[in-house]
Formats: sequence, C-alpha cells, structure tokens
Amino acid sequence: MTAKELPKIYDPKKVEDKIYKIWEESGFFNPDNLDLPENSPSYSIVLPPPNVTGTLHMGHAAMMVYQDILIRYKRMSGFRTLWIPGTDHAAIATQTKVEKILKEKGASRHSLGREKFLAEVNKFAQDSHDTIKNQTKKMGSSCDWSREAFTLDEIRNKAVNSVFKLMHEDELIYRGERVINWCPRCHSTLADDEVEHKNRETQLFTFRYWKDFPIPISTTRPETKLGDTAVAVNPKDERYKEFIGQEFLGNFCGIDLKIKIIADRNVEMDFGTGALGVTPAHSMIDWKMAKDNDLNIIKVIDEDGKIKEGFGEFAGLTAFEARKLVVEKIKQNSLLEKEENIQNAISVCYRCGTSIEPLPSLQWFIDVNKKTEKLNNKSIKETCLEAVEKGVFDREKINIIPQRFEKNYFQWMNNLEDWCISRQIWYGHRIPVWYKGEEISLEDKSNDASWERDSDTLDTWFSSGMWTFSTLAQSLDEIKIENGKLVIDSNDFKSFHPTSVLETGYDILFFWVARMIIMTTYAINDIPFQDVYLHGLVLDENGKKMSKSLGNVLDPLDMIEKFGTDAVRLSLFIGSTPGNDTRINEEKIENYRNFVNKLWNISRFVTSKIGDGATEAKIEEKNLTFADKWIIDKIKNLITEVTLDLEKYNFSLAGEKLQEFTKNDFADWYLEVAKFETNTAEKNIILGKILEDILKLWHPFIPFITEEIWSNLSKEKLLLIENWPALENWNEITAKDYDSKDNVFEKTQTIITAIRNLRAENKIEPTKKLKTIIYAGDDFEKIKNEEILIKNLRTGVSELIIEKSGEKPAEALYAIASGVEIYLINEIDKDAERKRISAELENLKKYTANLNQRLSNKEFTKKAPAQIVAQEKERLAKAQSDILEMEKYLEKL
RNA sequence: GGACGAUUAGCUCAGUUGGUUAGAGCACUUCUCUUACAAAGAAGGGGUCACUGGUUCGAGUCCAGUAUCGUCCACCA
Repeated sequence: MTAKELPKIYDPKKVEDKIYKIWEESGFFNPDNLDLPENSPSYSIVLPPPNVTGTLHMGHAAMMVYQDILIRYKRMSGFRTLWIPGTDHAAIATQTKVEKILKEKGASRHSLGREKFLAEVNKFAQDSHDTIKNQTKKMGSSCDWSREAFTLDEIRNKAVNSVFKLMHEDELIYRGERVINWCPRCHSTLADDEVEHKNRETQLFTFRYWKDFPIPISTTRPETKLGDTAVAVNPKDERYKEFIGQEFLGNFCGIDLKIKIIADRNVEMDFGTGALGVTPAHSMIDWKMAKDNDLNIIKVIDEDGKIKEGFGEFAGLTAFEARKLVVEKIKQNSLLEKEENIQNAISVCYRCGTSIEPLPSLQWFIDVNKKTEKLNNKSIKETCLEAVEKGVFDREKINIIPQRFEKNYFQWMNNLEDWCISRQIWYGHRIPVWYKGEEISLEDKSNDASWERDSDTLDTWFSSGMWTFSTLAQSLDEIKIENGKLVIDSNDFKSFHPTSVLETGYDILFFWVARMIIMTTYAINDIPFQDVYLHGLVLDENGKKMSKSLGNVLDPLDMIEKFGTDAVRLSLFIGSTPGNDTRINEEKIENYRNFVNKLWNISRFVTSKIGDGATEAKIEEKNLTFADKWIIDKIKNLITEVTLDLEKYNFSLAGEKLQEFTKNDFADWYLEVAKFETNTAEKNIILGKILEDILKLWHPFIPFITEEIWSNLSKEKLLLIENWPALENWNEITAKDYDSKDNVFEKTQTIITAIRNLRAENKIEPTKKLKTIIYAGDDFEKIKNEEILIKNLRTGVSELIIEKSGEKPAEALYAIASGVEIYLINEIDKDAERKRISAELENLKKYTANLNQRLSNKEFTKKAPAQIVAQEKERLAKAQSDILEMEKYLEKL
C-alpha cells in the first residue's frame, strides 16, 4: 500500500479490534505456539486477578499496560513468554454487592437460602467476568486466554482444599477462640488489615461502677462495661498503686460484677482517668490482658450486635440502644463524673463501613510462628522474612521495586499475628472440614448425611495466595499430594514457576503479595516470583482517588473510545515512576493521541519515500551522508538505552527516550534532511530500517498502531513475534568517525571558514547562533524572494544566510547537525544590539569567573577526574575567546 | 506514637553511581496553510531545585535538622 492510500488521520477504532483478533487467531499469546529453540528461557507473569464485582477502572488499565509491556518485550526477545489471565471471586466484596442488588428487589440471602443465593452470585460473577475479559482485550493485553483461571473454579478449589489439609496435618491450621473483628452487617469476621480506622467524634464517659468503687474509669462504650472483669492501670501510676491485685464485688446497672485491679504497661496514665475498664470479650487488647491475668471472659454482645440474654433489661437491645440506657442509669445513680466529646478512631469494615464489633469467636487460624519440618524447621514468619531478606530454597532473594517497600514488608511481617482464615459468608471456598458431634474429619464426607460440613468459607486471600502455582495446573489430576507435599504435576509448572515478576499496586503489598509468599513457600517450598514491581495508584487531576461518589472517575473504555488504546496506554506509564501515584486527565490522553498520529504520518511519509523493495539493496558506506551516519548513531544508542531501561523497569524513561527520538531526531531532523538530499539506495534502506526498528521498539508500549503500520509494510511475520532490534543489525555501518573523515564534513568546514571571514569583516553579528545557512546555488534569486517561506520550512530554520555559491540547501543541515555555529548577516539595530551583547557578555564573564575559580582550586585539579578537568579547561578557553570576540565586536559597534 | 514518600517553570512531572550555565509535555507570546502530519511546524519568555546547616574541589542529587502536604501501620480504653 502506498502512502496516498493511507488516511492522513489514524483511526484506532477501525484498527484495534481487527488487530486484536489477528493476534488471538495467530495463537502466539500461547507460548506453546511460539517457534522457539528447545532451551529458550521462560518468562511468566500472572495477572493479578481483578475482582468480579463489576468493571475495570484506570488502576486495572495501568496494571495491564505495565505487564503487557514486559510480556511483549520478552516475547520479542526470544523468551517462552506466558501471561496468565484470570479473575478473583473476591468473596466479601462480591457477596456484599449481590446482597445490595437483592435488597433493591426486596430479597435477602437468608430468604433465598444458601443454594439459590450462590446461584445468584455466580450469575453476577459470570456477567462481571465477561465484562472484565472484554475490557482486558480492549487494553490490548496479550495474555493467553486458553489458560484463563478463576480463583473459585474446580481446579483452584482442589489446590485450596489440598493445602488446607496439609496445613492442618502439620498443625499450622488450628481452630480456636479469640477476639476477632466482627462486622455485624456482613455477618463475618474480618482480618486485621481488612479493618479501617476512621476518626469520628464520640462521647467519652467517666464514671465509677458503683459508689464506693475506688477508681473512676473512662470509656466510649459504656454498654460493654456490663462484661468487665478488671480495671487496668499503669504499674507506674502512683494514684492507683495501692489497689493493684485487689478484687471488688459490686453491682453495676443491675448486673453483678467482680472487678480485679491489674497492672499493664499499655495503659496510658494521661488518658481519661488513667484507668481502663477491661472487657475481655469485646476488645483486642483487653483479651490479651485477660489471657495474661487469667481473667474471666464475659460475652455481652452477640453476632447481631445485640446484648445477650442474661443482662436483665438490656438483653436484646442493640449496642447503641444499650449504651443510651446504661448512660441513663449511671446518671440516675449519680455515678457519672464527666462527659466529654473526643476525636476517636473507630474501626469500620473496609467493605461496608459498619463499625466492627470485637467478639470472641470460634475461628480457623494459621499459626505463623509454629516451626515446621516442611520449612526446614522454621516458621512461616521466619521463612517469609528470609525470602525477601536473603533468599530461601536456593533462590535469590525476592526483589521489591522500588526497594523502599521492602522495609514496609519487613515491618508488617515482623508484627504478623496468627491469620484468621475463616469467614462467615457463603460465597467462597467452603472450609473442607466435616463435623459429627465432637468428631472432626478432613476427608470428604459430602455423601454421608451424618456429617455436617463447616458452614464457613475461607478468606479470599487464602486462595489468591496460591495464584502463581494454582494457575499452572490445567486439569484436576495435575494437582497431587505426594509424601505429604503438594505437587503441581504439569509442564507449565516446570517451565514457568516461580514467575518472573509480580506487577501490582503497592496498596495490596500486605493483602496479597505477602500472602502469596506465605502460601507458596509453605505449599511448594519455593518463592512465588523473583521480582515484585509495585506501581502507584492512578489519581484524578487533583490528586484525589477516583471514586464513584466523587464523580471523578475516568472510565478507560470511554477514553479508548475517544482517543484509542495506544494513547491511553502512553498516558498511563509515561511520567509515572514505580511506587509513586500518578495523575491522569483527558488532556494528557489527548496529547498522546496526537503523538500516536504523528507516528502514523511518519510511517506514511517513509513508505511513500522508499517505495517497494528498496530495502533489498546493500549499503555502501562511502555513499552515506553526514545525516545518515548521524541518525544511525542515534538509533544504535536508542536501542541500547530502551533495552536497558526495560530491564530495569524504567518504563517511563524508555517511553520518553523513544518519543524524543521519534519526534525530534527522526521526524524533525532526519526526515527533513531526507527531503533535500538525493534519494540514494542507502537512504532508502536507512529510512526503512529505522522505521522498522522504531516500530519494534514501540510495539510493547503501543501495540495496535505499530502492528497496523507493520501490516502495511507487507511483512510476513506479525510484529508481535518479530525479533527485538539488535545492534548487530547496524554493525555493517560504522558511523563513529563521520565528523572528521567525511567529505560532506569538509564542505561544511568551507562554509565555516567563509562565515569566519564574514565575521572578521564585521558583516555578521558574532554571538547569535544561527540555525542554518542556505546555499541556494542556481535558485538563489528565487529563494531570496521567498525568504520568509524558507524560514518557516520545517527545517529548523529560523534565521538564515542565503548565499549564491554552494550546491544544495541540505548542506545547511549538515552544518547544524555537526554543531557548527553559524552566524547571521543582517542589518543591525545598533542600540538594541549593544544592549543585548552586553548582557550576554556579562553572563559569559560570570561563567568564566566560575570556571576560573574552580580550575584555580588545587583540590579540584588534584581530586576531580582528569576527564572533568580537561573538559572544564576546554570550556574556559572557548568562553575566553568568545569574550574577546564579543568585546571587539562591541567596540566596533 | 512508628514508618515511608513528596516539595524542581503557571500546571503535571522527569532528572539512574554527585560533574556544563537544571530538563520535558501542557499552558503562554510571536510567526507560518508548508507535498507525512494544523491532532502540525518554527522561534521565544519563564526556575534562589521548600528552608537551615553539614560533607565535598564541586550538591537538585549525599548527611542532619526544620516546615508544609500526602500515604501506610499501630493505638486511642
């Protein structure tokens, strides 16, 4: 196809779906179909599975871009490259969402029953999954759909059940009673990090349990005081020292209490009265104090957030109602000493925002401190710390990028407590434990009616923690337990585990990344991934988190519709650095759309110029012009830099360098030169080769347009599987010595000499750097008359000399490219000129003073690298001669 | 209370082991319909690199402290 047939404006809508279909049908997203030598290295990424709760947002889009860049780059570099897509059932999130929908229809999960409700959820999840899959494709993600996985499908379920069983056998999983975070709305436990803290104003009440009780206490939750069994004070507190160890009996609001005075370092003397009423059943730290001091544990509030039976008139009231009543009673009995408003951080459910209620409850836990043979007699915690610190199981340490997050990881892991893995919701992996009276079975008793299965499900992170290896099994029988160990018996597992890199947002470092390290090191005695690349969050233009309630959400699909996927991709990774948040707005995307279009037009121009078959000829080095050699040097440099940047995860830098080359070096300079220079066979080859190379280099970043242009070049192979550009391709051309030997350069020397002569005659001003000089030759008269026009030709020309001698205007460009200073002949406004020159002279003098000072410093000449010293000397000499010239010029003025 | 980050042009941000007189995009000013591209091109203005010290021949870059903003963790009875 020739350039004329191609539209001036690139239309992504006509191209993207078509191209994605071609890729998919080619089968090359699947590494099995890549034509590679036996021993090719593998490269693998698992897609952090998006929740099946709806649609993708910009954060997802960003994540897919980074991963697709890596995957496409590695695929082109000859790796056996696998990117596994999937979705996460996101237990609580999904169930909450469906319950909300049901509520609008006047139903609830309880009215439907477990089976029907799960059918509803599954239907919702399926719809959501389809949307997500479609959106992922729209982003251009080159993942292998034949290996798609779901955290709740049959295969993953088998992996989950197997690991649960193994952990139970190793006594790493236990069932126990502990105060857990209970969400009365979701009716489920929450892990510690699923609880959010929000500052709210609450009332703090100070009172005594009864009249002659010696110590007043302060609390924001008077209703829980019905279950108090102790009062804790700081052991250093002089006020209460005498009471420590004593026990008091009395009646509080109609309830008999036995209160022991205990000492605990965690009690702050300055807060309230410095004495804390200990309610072991409804507070985490109180629970710990109770364990330490062997206190009774009295449960006051039930799972519905209501006061339990046995608390007189309070029974059946909600916690809030009970609080009002208790306060009323305290006032009636004139026990209240103080009532004040304080800012208090309360715990709320990260899903629904309901205040969480700490409750003692029978739950399943993973013991993170118990040493186990499977981990070489280390605990889960120790192994996970080592994995990132120095490496485990003969693997190098896991690298977290940016590295500063390693510190966060250690801090979190060091403080890790036993992980509560059971959830009282229905949607999820049901706990594989059966009960019959006191008996417990880990064997499947589904067919035996005398056994009853645990009604709870597993924390969603239990299954997503196994994501890197559970996705590498493609059938149930590839998951086995052999000699008490989990084995994934598949070729995929052998080739692709551990995965090369985990790319995700820093916000789920603890939720997910840490959980993956926990589950993988235990289950298969290996690390899940070698590198972790953490990207920042995508924020709106004001630096706020995008959220539906704020109405500041940019929908990736809308943006794709408007500007094309490639533009959206560019806007997401250029200008953002690892671990740092990035802002995005429509204008930014529009800007990159313009760049994408530029690339389109570059290719139109090049293809029209080189025509067909031109690239077959051989390059004769002696025929190369200065510009040719210059651009070859640039592209070689570019290939090296971009490759290095990609290896170092410097996506943004790579993108910027590519943009710089494409726009400034290639389009604005070389193509402009090419317009003037004769069309040699060499020039056509170079134009063609450079176009090909930049298409390849750009492909991982903007796959659609590059593939489309590639197809217009009538290539046999898809760009998708082309070889990454290598320097060797350019080795036949050595461009290094172009500035001294080349005959074109000699010509420019002549020009310079001529200019120097003119300068000596004071016909030109000596300071202003000119952008070009045009030797018009026979066209002199014509061009002279059209000076304005020429100035604005896209040649970088703003000021110019027009001389009759010389041959081709293009020589001017050689001069510029070789860094020659060229000067302007002009009628000069002497006053203005004097002013300007004086100012410049002053600047230059400052500069030389600066240099002089540095050079006269003995320490500098002694200690600075010789190279730097020489460089500075050179600069000084040049500056000095410039000053002399300028002074002379000023005099003459 | 603990940890981490940010502070560079009007705005959004780069600046990789310390080394020219600190960069880009957008915005702004001026010019140009020009045979790849007006979704374009050319030229130009604009910065005490938050502040204070220190290390160094040399600091936007390294160290210490201060201020402001932000994020996370823990606690808040």
